Parts: sequence; structure tokens; C-alpha cells
Amino acid sequence: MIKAVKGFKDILPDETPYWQFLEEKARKLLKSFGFREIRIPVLEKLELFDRGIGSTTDIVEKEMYTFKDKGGNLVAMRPEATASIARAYIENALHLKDPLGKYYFIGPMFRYERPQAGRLRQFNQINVEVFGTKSSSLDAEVMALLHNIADEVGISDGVTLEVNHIGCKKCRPIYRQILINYLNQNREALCEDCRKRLERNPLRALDCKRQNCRRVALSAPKLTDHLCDECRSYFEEVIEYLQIYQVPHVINPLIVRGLDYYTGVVFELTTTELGAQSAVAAGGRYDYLVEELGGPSVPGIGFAIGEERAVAMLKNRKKLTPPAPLFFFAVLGDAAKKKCIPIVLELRKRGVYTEMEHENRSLKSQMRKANRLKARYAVMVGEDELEKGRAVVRDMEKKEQFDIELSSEAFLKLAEEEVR
RNA sequence: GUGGGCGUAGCUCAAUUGGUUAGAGCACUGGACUGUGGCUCCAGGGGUUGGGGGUUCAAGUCCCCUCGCCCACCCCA
Repeated sequence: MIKAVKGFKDILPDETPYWQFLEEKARKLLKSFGFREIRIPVLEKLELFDRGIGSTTDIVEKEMYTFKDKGGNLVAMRPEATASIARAYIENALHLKDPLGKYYFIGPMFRYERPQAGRLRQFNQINVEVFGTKSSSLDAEVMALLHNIADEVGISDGVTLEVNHIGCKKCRPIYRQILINYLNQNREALCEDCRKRLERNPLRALDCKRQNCRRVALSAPKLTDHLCDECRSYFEEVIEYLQIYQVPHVINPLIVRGLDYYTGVVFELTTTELGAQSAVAAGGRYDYLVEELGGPSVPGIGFAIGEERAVAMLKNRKKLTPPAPLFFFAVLGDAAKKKCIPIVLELRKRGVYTEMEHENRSLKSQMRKANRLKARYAVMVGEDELEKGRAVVRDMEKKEQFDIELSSEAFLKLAEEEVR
């Protein structure tokens, strides 16, 4: 048997209603917040992620699906969307055309990791990005959007929005040095990985999950205490605006992003419902990304929602089922079938979900199928009905039956009554 | 990449210290006065017990290898 590739999963029809629900709610809110959909390719030049995400990040170092195409170009399947969207923004000179710069994208990402609960090699994200504006109220608004999506989907009771500020080009290097000095003093207590991080990306030692490292991290100099005046007041404003936007949140000075392009405000939507994975969504400001990718000096902010994770939470609290037909046409014989097809077709054209039996099975088995599909009405048409030009309609819920004219008009009328 | 756990029917699971033709529930198909679902009853289809090798008179059960899945580390969405 040929099976799917490790870490790649089918999303079966029983599950897609949850995905549709999530995406519909998200799209609705995104639209009302003024975001427009953008669609980016799966494949990009490797260089984009190297420069965008950072060549020393875990994602780029060991998690990318990278290969040489037949033309000899080094390409990679996107491990995240922001770098691609920034590339599209630059390539299409959207900074000159689009006064808002608000985009969203829904699609799969690829990272070569060991799969486990809440973690796959192909996973889906809802990505939200704003280019061109740096403003504390906008930052709060973006988080408000995230909070509203969680709320609308019905999972906000299980999540916490954690916020932090990781400094700018000026103050981060200063803090970085202070942190390096502190970590060096506590070098003995750190795990091997964190000692490596010390050299390459000391901030990430702060969110190491090992006991000892956590202890060191907790008493480490706090980034928020070392922000420059500009960053500090900006962060204070963001927190103030979060209150005005009525977004529940906590400040967590240990939040760090794993991607190099983040600067300033960063945030995570976390939960305890997903095994070892805690982030349902995460994001932050990336004010130098566009410029670093060769574009104009344009700031940005965005976040990504992990759809699998959001869906898992949704499933924990809501039962969604596939749509059930309003009519199931149980036909006895070819003459009946031929008579019903135009009616079924007309109903479907009018948007009424209608099923019809195609195998010439017994009425009993057709009724069983109607029941299994949870059809509201079973419509029985056999020789008698053909003669009279009327169909027997059984209301499967009320267990009552009656007969109506065998015409699309009669069924449409019944369908309309059902809507009311 | 490193650990740990688990692989028996479509699904959830049984199968005494190794011991007859590997069972059950659910699901599926058909039937219970021939044109009526759900409940009940009856019957039926469906498994080279993940794969390979070994030990044994005898292996789902023990040993080895291999593959797969899950969980955790790590990392993150």
C-alpha cells in the first residue's frame, strides 16, 4: 500500500468542516479589518529564506526542503510565508501602489522536523501582514485581530496572548551584550545547546525549556529593562492600546522569536491543549525585513495562525458535521430515475442539496442510505407515483409522509418552507 | 538528529504459562409477507496478526532485523 509521506496528512471530509469554519471566520474578520488576500508560490529561491529568516536559524539550518531544480537553481519549499510575501511586495512594487499594505495568505508550509502532536512536516497557516506602517496602535490592532479571530472561532477561552518587545537595532545589541555577559557567568548551569546559542543567538537561550536554563533565564537581565527610551515608550503605548482594543494579554519578557527578522513588538498566542506545542499563533514586528531583502525601507508587522493547532482546539469544543441533503430521491426503476433527474438537477441549480440513488437497489436500502445521509426528506418514486404524477415524501425526522406533485416547483416550495 | 511506547478486520479492541480452522463490538451488505430508514433479531463478506528471518512438534504470543505510526527532547505554527 502506498502511504502518504511522513509528516504529511490527509484532511478527510469529516474534518474539513472544521477547517472551513476556521477559515470562514478568519476571512470574515480579515475582510472587515481591511486585509486583502495574496497568494504566493510554494517554491522560492533558497536565498530568500537564507536572507529573510536568517541562515543560522534552525528552520534554515536543518528544517527546509531544499533541492536543485532541473535548471540547476537552488530552491526551497517555503517554511513560512512572511519572507515570500515580503518578496512579492518588493517584486511587484506594492509600496507604490497599495496605500494600506494589508495582506493575508492561507496555505501550507513545509518543515522537515520529527512529527509529533501538533507538529507536521506540511502544516497550514493563516498569515497576516501589514507593510508600510509603524505605529503602536496598529500593533495593538493586529493583535486585536488575532484575538478576535480566536474569539469568533470559539477558542479564546483556551489561549493566552503573550506580548514582549525585543528591542530595535539600537538597543538590542546593547542588551545582547549584557545578556551574553550574564549567561557567561552562569555558563555552568546551561545546557549544551544554550552554550551554542550564546555564540549565535543568545536571546533564544531565554526560552529554552530545560529546568536549569529556565532558572537562569528567569533571573536574567530582562530585555524590557534595557530597552532604549524610544522602544520603551513605544511598548508602553502598545500595551495601552491593547487595553483600548480590549485585548486580554500578559507581558512575558521571555518571549523570543526563532526567526531573525523580528524586531520590536513580538507576541504569541499560547495554549496548554496541544501536548508539547504551545503556540497556536505567533508574530511580531519586522521593520528591516523588506529593506534587507533589497526593497525600500518599509516596516512591517504580522502573525501566523497554525491551522492544525487551531482546528485541534476547535474540535475540543465544537462538533461540526458535513452538510446533509434536504432531499434524497429513492427511485424504483429506470423510468422513475429518468423522470426525477431533471427535478434533481433543477433543485441543485437552485442551491438545494439533493441526492439521488444511482444503483437500482431495493427501496429498503435506499431508505437506509437516506437515513445514513441524514436527509430531511426521502422522496419515493416508483410506478404508482409515475402514473399519478405525484411523489411520496417522507419526513425522516417527523416520521410522517405525504405526497406532492412530481415537479421541481413543488419541491422548491417545500425547500423554501424548510428555510423558514 | 536523540530517546520512549505501540503495530491483530475499515474503526475500537480480545485471544490463559507459546497449543486446534485468530474472535467480538461498531461499521458495511442482505434478510425478518414480496415498495419504507433509525430500534431489535438473523445471516454474510472482510485478516498472508506491518514485513522478513530465527527458535519450536507448534509462534499473534519468544528472539533478531526491518518498516511504519505515536509521544517526548529539540524547534516552533
